[in-house]
Parts: sequence; structure tokens; C-alpha cells
Amino acid sequence: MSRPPFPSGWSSIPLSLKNLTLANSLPVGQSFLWHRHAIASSTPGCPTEEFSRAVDNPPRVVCLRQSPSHLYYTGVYPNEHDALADLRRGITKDWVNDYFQLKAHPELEKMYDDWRARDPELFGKVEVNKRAVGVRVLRQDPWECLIAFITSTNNHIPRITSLLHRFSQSFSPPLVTLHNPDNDGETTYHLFPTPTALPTKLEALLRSMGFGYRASFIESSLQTLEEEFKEEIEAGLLRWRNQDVDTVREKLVALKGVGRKVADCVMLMCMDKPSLIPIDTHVAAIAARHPAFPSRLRNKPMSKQVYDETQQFLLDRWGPMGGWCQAVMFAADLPEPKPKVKVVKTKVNTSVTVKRKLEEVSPTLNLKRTRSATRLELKQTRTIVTDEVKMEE
DNA sequence: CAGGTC
DNA sequence: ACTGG
Repeated sequence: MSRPPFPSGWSSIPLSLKNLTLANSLPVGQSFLWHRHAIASSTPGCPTEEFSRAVDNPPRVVCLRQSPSHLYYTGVYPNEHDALADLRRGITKDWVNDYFQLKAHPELEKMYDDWRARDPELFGKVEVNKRAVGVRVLRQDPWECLIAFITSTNNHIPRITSLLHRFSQSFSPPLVTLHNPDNDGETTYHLFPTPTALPTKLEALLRSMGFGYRASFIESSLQTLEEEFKEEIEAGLLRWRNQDVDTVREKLVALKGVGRKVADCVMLMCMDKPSLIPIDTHVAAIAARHPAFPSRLRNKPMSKQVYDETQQFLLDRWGPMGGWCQAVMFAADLPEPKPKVKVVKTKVNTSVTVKRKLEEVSPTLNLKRTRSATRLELKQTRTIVTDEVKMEE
């Protein structure tokens, strides 16, 4: 089957990059299941890349593109009937407005003005980064978001991404297969699995899939949610949007694998709690850069006390939309995504020299020194790049 | 060592 | 304590 099976047709919304930049909002550690492809035959002034993912109610693939003046969207359906219904009722249009919170928070630039005035020290300095432009907090599905952030603990973003894709492919049937817009192969899309689609003996399966100790957290949390909501977990979690922060936090933290940080992430990103500032190692480091950051909190290991005080410090700086400001700061501080180039390395023996020098400085090498020496050696070989070759498109 | 948690 | 980008 080739693209497009049953597209609802491309539509557009006038929208500036300052109000939303897809590339700065979708792949920055809040949502993990978007596919990203370059567009093969793009002309100047037109979109250069496409983001796409499976979305439910009704099941389809939502594709997004962006130019400096417009956001383009379409739903691609496995059957014609639903595609026509989308066109008639504007289903994907409504979904885009809800997901990016364009109606609830239409003026992102006004928020930036506010944060700049409140916190010239931190925000004012970070916002000049082009990766800080148009960062929006997404309004995500609570069930998916919960599983995603239980999975996130002690994991890199690329690894969280691959685990969640594996999760979707394993427990949700293929929805539709589309040719990639870069003309490089095709992608089979899967909805995020519903709780009822998950098998018994989930923990063992998740462990074999690479979830590690988070496997038991997910199985336990699922069981707890089944006891509370029976077959209606997703609808039950959606209802938490209407309750206050302290009530919801209590319920979230009661789940295995959900502590303060994960609970704050879930509430910020899918429960309409825009003031919440999740404190991870990254945000803690950002806070520590502020001249007014209390010295007694500097270089302290994370604890409930340090968490609360750091969060309060940032809330005082960033105000009632503090969680959104945090999203900007976090996105701008992320390492640049790896460019798709094949790096041809020539290994030169300078690494040996470096290692020997270290040994000379400290003849009694303990384990830690050996490890740092290895890392230094790796860095040294990586800097010697003789050629870069663009990957075949 | 990673958007921490048990 | 799991595990690999």
C-alpha cells in the first residue's frame, strides 16, 4: 500500500514559528512517538520536514508540516469512511488545536515577554538560542504519558524513544503503512496500546524488551489502575484533569514507579497544570546557574526537601506558567540531535599516548581512573575526523 | 551516565 | 538495581 491510502487532504492554520515550532516542541523529551522525516522534493519557502504519528479516536496517522507562516496538517486513514468524516467534521483540525493548546493559550509570545521580564538572568539568556523558539507544552494523553514517564526514569531520551516504539509495535496491531516523505523506505504506524490490549505476564515481556526494573513498575501501576477504573483506565485518567494538583499528585505518587518528578511531568503535560516545574538533574543544573540560587541547595543530592525548594525557587522566578517556561529552558539545553552523516574515522594512535600520560601521572590506577582514561581515549579518537560523507537519501 | 524510584 | 545511545 502506498501513500496516501485515504488522506483527508492537507489543510493549514496560519501560525508563526514564534507561536509554535514543531522541531522545538515534538522531539524534546515530552513526546516520544513522533516520526520525523525530511521531505524529498521540497522547494525554498516550503516545509522541509514532516512529523507523523498514529492518533486514536478515530485511528489514523496525523502528519504535520510547517512553513514560516503556516502549520499544515492531514489525517491519513486506513479506511475511506473515516477520512471523509474527518473532512466533514474537522476532526484532525480540532485535534491539532487541542494537542498544541492553540485555543487555550493562543499567544506564546506574550508568555515569552512575561518570562523575559520576570527572569532576565536565566530566561533572557537562554531565549536567544534558536532551539528556544516556539516551544509549547503539548496536551498529551494521560495513559500514554504515564507509561512514557515511568519508562523515562534513569534513561536517555533516545532510549526512552526506542523502548516506547517497541512497546507500541509489540502490543498494538499495525494501523497503516506509509511511504516516508524522504523516499527512504516506509513506516508502519501503531497506535499506543490501550490498557486492555496488554497481556498478562506483562512484566516478563517488558523485561525481555529492555525495560529493565521499570517492567515491574509498569505492571504494578497497571494493576492499581485496573482496581480503581476497571476497563476504563484511559477515561478515568482523563477525569483527573478536572481535579486540583495536590489531589492528583497523591493519586499519581501512589503508583509504583511514580515519584514527585514523574508525577509533575504527567500533570504538566497532560493534566492542565501549567505551573508545575518538574525538577530533573537537567533543570536542577539550570536553576543552580542562577546567581540568586540558594547556596545551601548547590551540589546537593536530590531529596524531597531539595526538590521542593528548587521547584519553589523556579516558580518564584517563572510565575503561573512556570512549567511552560521550564519546557523552553529544557528544550534549549538539550544536545543537538545527531546529524545524519556517516563519520569516517581514522584511528590514529594518539589515544595510546594519552593513556600512557595518565598512567605516568598516577601509577596506581584504580577503577575510576581507568574508566576516565577510557573515556578520554574515546574522545581523543573521535576528534580525529578526516572526512564526512552524506548518507544516501 | 541517563528528564528517578523503590 | 537494568541497560545501551
